[in-house]
Amino acid sequence: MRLNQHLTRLARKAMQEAFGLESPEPDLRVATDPRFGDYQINGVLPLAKQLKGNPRQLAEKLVAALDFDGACLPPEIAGPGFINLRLDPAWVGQQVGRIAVDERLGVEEQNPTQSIVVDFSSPNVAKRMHVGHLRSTILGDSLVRTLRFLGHRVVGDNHVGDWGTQFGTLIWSFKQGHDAILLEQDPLGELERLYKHGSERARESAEVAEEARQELSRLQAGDPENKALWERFVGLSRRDAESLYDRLNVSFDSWKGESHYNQVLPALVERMVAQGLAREDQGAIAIFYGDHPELGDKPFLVRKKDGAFLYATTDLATLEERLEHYDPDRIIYVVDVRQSLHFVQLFEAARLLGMAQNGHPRLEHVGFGMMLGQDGRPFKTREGGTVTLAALLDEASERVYPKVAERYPEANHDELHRLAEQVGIGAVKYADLCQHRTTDYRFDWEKLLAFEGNTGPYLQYSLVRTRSLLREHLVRFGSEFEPVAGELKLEEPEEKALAVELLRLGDVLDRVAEHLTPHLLCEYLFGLGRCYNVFWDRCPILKVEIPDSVRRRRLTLSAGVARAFEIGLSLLNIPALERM
RNA sequence: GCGCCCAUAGCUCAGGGGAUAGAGCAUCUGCCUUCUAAGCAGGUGGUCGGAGGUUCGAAUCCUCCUGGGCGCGCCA
Repeated sequence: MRLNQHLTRLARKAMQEAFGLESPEPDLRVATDPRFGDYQINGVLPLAKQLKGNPRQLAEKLVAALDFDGACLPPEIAGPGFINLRLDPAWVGQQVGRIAVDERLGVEEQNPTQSIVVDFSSPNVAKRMHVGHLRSTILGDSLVRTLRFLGHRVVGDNHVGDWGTQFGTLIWSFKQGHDAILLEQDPLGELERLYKHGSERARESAEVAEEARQELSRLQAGDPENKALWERFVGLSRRDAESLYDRLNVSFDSWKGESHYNQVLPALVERMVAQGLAREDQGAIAIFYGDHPELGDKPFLVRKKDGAFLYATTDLATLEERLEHYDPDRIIYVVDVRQSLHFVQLFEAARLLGMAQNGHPRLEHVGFGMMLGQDGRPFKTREGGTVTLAALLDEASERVYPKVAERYPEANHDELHRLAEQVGIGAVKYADLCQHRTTDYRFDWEKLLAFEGNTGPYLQYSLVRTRSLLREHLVRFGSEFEPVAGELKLEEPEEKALAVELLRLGDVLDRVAEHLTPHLLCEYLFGLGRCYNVFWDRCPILKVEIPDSVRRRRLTLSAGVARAFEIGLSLLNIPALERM
């Protein structure tokens, strides 16, 4: 079910008939005010000039041609030429009865399906994951899940930063002396310490800097000792990252780091030079964009004067391989918005190279803003250091523990610990996802861990309450409730309003997939929760005096709400709990 | 210097050229002998940074200004 899409199609047909237009835009959307009905058609107004008509008369003409096949009550014309649509409760009851207990809440897979690559998370080797990786990981994971739910063939690729000049420094430092025990106990801590030590020394001494460069060239030349060290660093880093991914319940279909593309880089650059696309300048090789309005003065460096390659080169090689392996319709890069320029350059280079022409595949940079502390400055520890992801999740869990302990006193310590972890991580994820991705977001423990308001815990609780209601039926009536199989005879306005909300999920997910903005799903789920609370307040369910048929209807609606939350939370990858 | 992004209620933020700009939090008033009050109903609170322009219609599009953030060839 795609309610908006369905109504739009019918409205467009009527516009074609009424106005003789080929492909008119009904601009049908959810009504701005409940007094205007459920949906409104705004598309008549812009046509007034084009058709040289009075918008209200045009609206009348359209209304005469509209046929929603029973979905809507007779449309009304309002204001300068809006057409207000009220869904027929009987039709809504029929539709919601069909989808309420459906596994997918009636959201069909897209047809045709697409092949999509999502490039996200991308931690660096020898560095602990920190809050800077959080948004890419959470956003990317949610996008993968949403696109996959819609039926697309999605490859989530972790493009790990496992190659680059820093390894010369790290190897040099390692050889100077390392703490074998620490490397065992806290590998990433020791690697970070070694790197820091090495880069400090290299800054002080040109000799050291030169030695580090030599270690790097030995690594690049395939020196067995350095290669073994590099592999060890990569392995340790991967294990560390995996433990965080386990905690976040995030996984990847592919895990190809930058090093994977090393071998093809020289030939790629040579080819670009031969094609006249790249040329030498001041010793380096760069792609120049001629008189491109935005990039004319911004060359894209693909080889340094010392012969080393850059991430521009790797990204082009990566793109080429993805085209070959996946024949993608979309490639989505979930990377900090500060790298916008890089992606404009990359996508333009891809176009010039013939890798992406006429917008196929769609190359999309899903940029996101920074995580700020309450003071509005970049999020740091009290001492001004980087906050590691592990520490952030630990703190979330610790802060939540007393809250769940207070609310769920029957649970033992282990259960509470598990719950605190799931609520804490869900809260951190939700805080990140519920805001438009391009805006910087202000991290505030009090706000994001609150059990009231637009938060993760609130949504988790909404599902818990719905599930507990369905369980409670068994306790009170001695049997599982039987969902209504066919049409629901919706009587109360709150029942209809809730049912209409349930029919909207498919439209919302389509928009999330189109714009790559999970906050729309968050907004929807929060709105559904509020809608359900109103329903809950006005429409008693388990009370003995409620007739059986009414109870079954309301429980069926509740089951639909539970399903919507289950689907929504799973797409946001926020734990769905049985009780809390 | 050039470029990109941002400025909406006390705070944090939504807002697809369309009707009287919304939500959460905060604050104030009602509502728990009734399925979990983690809630519901309502009130207070706005020159949508400023000035022009386009349009039947602008928070939204264009220009300029102010204030803030970020980026701009050998890191990623």
